[in-house]
Amino acid sequence: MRIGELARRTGVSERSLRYYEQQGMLTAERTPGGHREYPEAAVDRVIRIQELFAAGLCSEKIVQLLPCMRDTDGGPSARATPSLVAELTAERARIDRMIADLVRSRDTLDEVIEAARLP
Amino acid sequence: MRIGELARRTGVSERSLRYYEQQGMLTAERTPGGHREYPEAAVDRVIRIQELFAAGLCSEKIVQLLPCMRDTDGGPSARATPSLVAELTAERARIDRMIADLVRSRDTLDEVIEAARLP
DNA sequence: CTTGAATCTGACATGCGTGTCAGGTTCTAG
DNA sequence: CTAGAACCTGACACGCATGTCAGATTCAAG
Repeated sequence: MRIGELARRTGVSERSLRYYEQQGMLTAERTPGGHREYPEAAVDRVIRIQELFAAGLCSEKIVQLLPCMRDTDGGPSARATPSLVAELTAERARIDRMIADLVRSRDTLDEVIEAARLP
Repeated sequence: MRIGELARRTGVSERSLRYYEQQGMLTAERTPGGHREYPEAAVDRVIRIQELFAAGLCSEKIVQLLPCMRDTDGGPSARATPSLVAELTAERARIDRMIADLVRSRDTLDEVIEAARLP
């Protein structure tokens, strides 16, 4: 599929998709004229990338991480090195803290919303 | 307490504390010479602000939200207006989605970490 | 062919909380 | 009184994914 359709199906802008490619997170075949041609699996991959961004990982980490992931089209093509594992473990801890923060904030909002609904 | 101690106790930089005040999220008494003097409750408040930032709320929303919160020193001093409630409800939904994303990303990391630990 | 939609590259702009620096004033311990 | 730590204001810079624009090229339908 081409970039427009991929953008529509993932909800990610074309601009961002080109950026992902530039950073090495996403690859695409090219038509003779130079237009990008994506495989079906690109949809899942883009969604994963978005999720990892939302989790606070930077492009560089994602680039390292992606080849170690079980993708839609087959198993992982690489194994995480020990130092990468260490970094990912730290990221994991950060994500845990982030979730805890989010839950607290959600509770805060609930309290305010509830207080406004009553008397 | 003064700004240095508040910064130390919350882990938030002095720069940010001044910024919070500028945005109307935090107030401080002043010494005759112009130095900021914070009440004890400022510690909790700053931590709350940080959590809300982490949850993706912008200063403006936080400014509206804070007076409706049950603070350490007493009950809420304001009630959320219907339109604010609507916005907060939307924020709450966004936070829910964010949490779901984070859990997925954490699972992804776990998978990669685990795959590297095994044979 | 033609024509309009889609895509290409490259460059500059934006948000927004935070870092940082400069130059000056205030506080506090000795 | 004095020295040094702490604080003040104001201004500029950054990160970094994303928005946006310009000008050119390619694709696909008539």
